Amino acid sequence: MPRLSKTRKALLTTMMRESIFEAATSVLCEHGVQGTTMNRVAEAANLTKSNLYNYFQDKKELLEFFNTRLVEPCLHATEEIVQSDLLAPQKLEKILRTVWDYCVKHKGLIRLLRGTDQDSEIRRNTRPRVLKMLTAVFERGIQEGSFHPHNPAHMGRMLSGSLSELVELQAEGASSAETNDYVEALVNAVVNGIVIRVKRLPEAGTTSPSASTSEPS
Amino acid sequence: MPRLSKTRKALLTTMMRESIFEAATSVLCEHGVQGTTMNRVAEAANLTKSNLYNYFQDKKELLEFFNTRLVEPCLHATEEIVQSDLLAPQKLEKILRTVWDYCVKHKGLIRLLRGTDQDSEIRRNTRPRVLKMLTAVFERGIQEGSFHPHNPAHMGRMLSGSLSELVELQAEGASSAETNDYVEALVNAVVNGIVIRVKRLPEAGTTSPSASTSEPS
Amino acid sequence: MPRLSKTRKALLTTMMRESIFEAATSVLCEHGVQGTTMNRVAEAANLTKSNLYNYFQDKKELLEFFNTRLVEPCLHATEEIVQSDLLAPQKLEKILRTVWDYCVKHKGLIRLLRGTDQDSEIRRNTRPRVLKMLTAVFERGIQEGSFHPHNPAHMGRMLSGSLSELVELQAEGASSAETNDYVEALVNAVVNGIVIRVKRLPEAGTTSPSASTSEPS
Amino acid sequence: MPRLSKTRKALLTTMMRESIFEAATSVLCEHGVQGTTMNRVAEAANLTKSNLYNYFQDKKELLEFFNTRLVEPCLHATEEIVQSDLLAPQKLEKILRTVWDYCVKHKGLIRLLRGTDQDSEIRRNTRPRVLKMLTAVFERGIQEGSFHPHNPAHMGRMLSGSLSELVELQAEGASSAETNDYVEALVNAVVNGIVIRVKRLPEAGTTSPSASTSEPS
DNA sequence: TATGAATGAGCGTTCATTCAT
DNA sequence: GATGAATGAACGCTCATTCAT
Repeated sequence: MPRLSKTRKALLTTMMRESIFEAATSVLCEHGVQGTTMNRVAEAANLTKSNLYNYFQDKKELLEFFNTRLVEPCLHATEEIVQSDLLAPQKLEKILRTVWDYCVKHKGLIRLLRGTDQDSEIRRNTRPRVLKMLTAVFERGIQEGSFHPHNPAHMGRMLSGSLSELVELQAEGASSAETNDYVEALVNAVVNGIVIRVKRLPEAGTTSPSASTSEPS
Repeated sequence: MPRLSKTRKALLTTMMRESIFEAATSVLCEHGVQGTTMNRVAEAANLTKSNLYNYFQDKKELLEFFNTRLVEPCLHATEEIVQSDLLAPQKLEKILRTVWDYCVKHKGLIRLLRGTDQDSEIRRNTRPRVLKMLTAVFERGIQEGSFHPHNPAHMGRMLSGSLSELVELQAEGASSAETNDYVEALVNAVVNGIVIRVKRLPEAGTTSPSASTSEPS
Repeated sequence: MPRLSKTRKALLTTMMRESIFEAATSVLCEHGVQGTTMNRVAEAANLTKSNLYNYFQDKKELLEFFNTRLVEPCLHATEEIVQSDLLAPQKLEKILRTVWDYCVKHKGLIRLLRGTDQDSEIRRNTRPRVLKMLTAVFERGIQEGSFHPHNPAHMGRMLSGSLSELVELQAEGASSAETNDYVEALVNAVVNGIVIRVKRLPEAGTTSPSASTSEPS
Repeated sequence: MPRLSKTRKALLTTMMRESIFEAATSVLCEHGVQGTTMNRVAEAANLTKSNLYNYFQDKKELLEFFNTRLVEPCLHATEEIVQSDLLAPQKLEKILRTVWDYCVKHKGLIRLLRGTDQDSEIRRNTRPRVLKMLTAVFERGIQEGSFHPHNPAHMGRMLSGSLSELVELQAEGASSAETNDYVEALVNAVVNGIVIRVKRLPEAGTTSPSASTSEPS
């Protein structure tokens, strides 16, 4: 009787997909998106190619699984931050840290967001959402008066680019201390660098770059 | 016979490579890195595929030629700026504008720097040099007192990431006005945002939301 | 234990085969012969693919079952007509109508007789029997003096070909009125011929087929 | 200098296509349309599969070549007959003989017109044209008064079916004498009918087809 | 130097069939 | 008898690369 086995089957299938997903991730890390062939994935998962197709209908579906497992949750978390009622600079900081967390947890995410060739579904879907969110944050920030009134879409891009580098950094095998440090720096640059500092002294024009500068520490 | 033709031969070979390079560039622009097959290049260059192999040993070499023809000069120009005796912030600005100029001139460059799969020679060679240069600039800037004393390698990365977005922006077909605008914004962010503004008012402590965070211990 | 269940088992098996057959028929109708994969049949029969193999050793056997269930009875009925003591022309008419009835009743039969690749068992078995029967009818008809004394095997072929077109016609979705009309026309053609013979002289009995006929109009 | 070689190349290419075509034909005859895979064709032509693709862009093109080489000329010749000013019965006879000639010359034509799975381009294009032509002939014949006034489309179908059998006959390896005999019989059947009509009364001109005919012998 | 022909490895995908339980 | 997982061979097709001339 297929009574209980029905759920069991579903479970096993799920586990297989998971396991394939992991294999695929490792392939992804080793060979990049281009090099992620069904052949290699099957081999990495210790399956025949044909058997692989019992768990993922086609390559598209396999890649989409990366989306739902890696990209989507990260995007989702980020979107929630965007819609929270924090002030823009704080949002930015939180976003940076969140993304960073995700990248630490899922190395695959990195390779995925990087190399992905420009016409892939995943990139086509992800990028605009990221840019949109960041743009929204910057818009809000400018309204709040927290940010210099630059083109918010462009600011979004910049940040997005800097974020990619975080991803890259980690892909290169940086320690988590190092990546953490990067995030700190980025946060600082954003918060101290972009946020409008009030009441700049008129005579500040004279600044000798070296002397009076930063009071960190 | 092969007497004086030796130099002539060298010349002709060079010209052929040049011509092939141009053809390849156009293929690259039209079909992206993935779509740049030897077949298409040969066809675009009005050569037989096999003859193509008389001028470039393999695809790898052909792609590396992009490096020497597109990437290298741009890097070179940038390196000169780095070694000039400008102040760091000005160097940054100049670098940004120079890179932007190159991208405007050579659309192929863009497609190349994007799509290129992450393990390609070209990327492997270019990136470290870019990062190294930017890092140098930031190091110098910190020494000068122009920049917050963050990890300069990280600052380099951030900027590099933002630069990539410039490339992406243009690849998406943005007008030169738009890309120019992006560069402006980036320069502004760098110069006004990252450069330390002096003499912040003591009472500024009370200020903006970010206030408390902004004096990193 | 396997005492009396032996017959029961046989019964169940039979029923299963029946049920699978129906499923297969529907698959056949929907997807054509090419599209009739074991997968689809199993799914349509609400069986696992592997279980399917408990009832039919392989695809070949499954297809042969179509023979015994669809083709065979039709052939059988036809053979009975052939052996009846009707006059040949009437036999022909009756055969045509009988076949037509079968095609109307079992759409699957049609798909089967068409698409079936020419080397399939089913075709290899059916065709000769059909031809044989028709040939017999024509032979008899000639003996009776009902038919022109042509090569009866060839006449059989002609009729068989025309019959195939009936099948095709129905496969194209013709209404039963239309197919009926076709049968009528075919019967008429067989019985009356196609070319109108004008006022043949009573002594026309002598006609060498070629000579006198060729002056129509 | 690619001067003369240009034409030579074209020539060689043409010859290769021809040779492949022959190989494909033999595959077609041996394995049927379904079994005509690129693999087999390549093997039969003593080529690598990849090389095969230098001469035919894809399978579609290869199959279309069958059309242009086998089907089209035959159809063309037939169409010319249809449009000639012969009387309908003579047209029919001529068509039959022409098709027969083609089948004798090109065995491949046969297998092609037979097995071809019902959704293939070639069948989709060919059948309607054949039916249309035959229908036209019958229509004309009825107008002329040469033919009994049956539905001409149906008559076309019948003849088409009978023709297919000619094709089949030859496919089974019949001698040309035998096939010739078939054609004779078919022509005769068409022209004289099958059933012998006895001593039709002179006033039988009024015959409603059904009535008077039914007294054979 | 230049050509056209050829090749081999690999791609994503399908499907009949088998095997352990 | 029934299941789910697995397999191997084949499919149509692409591409970088080589070879004889």
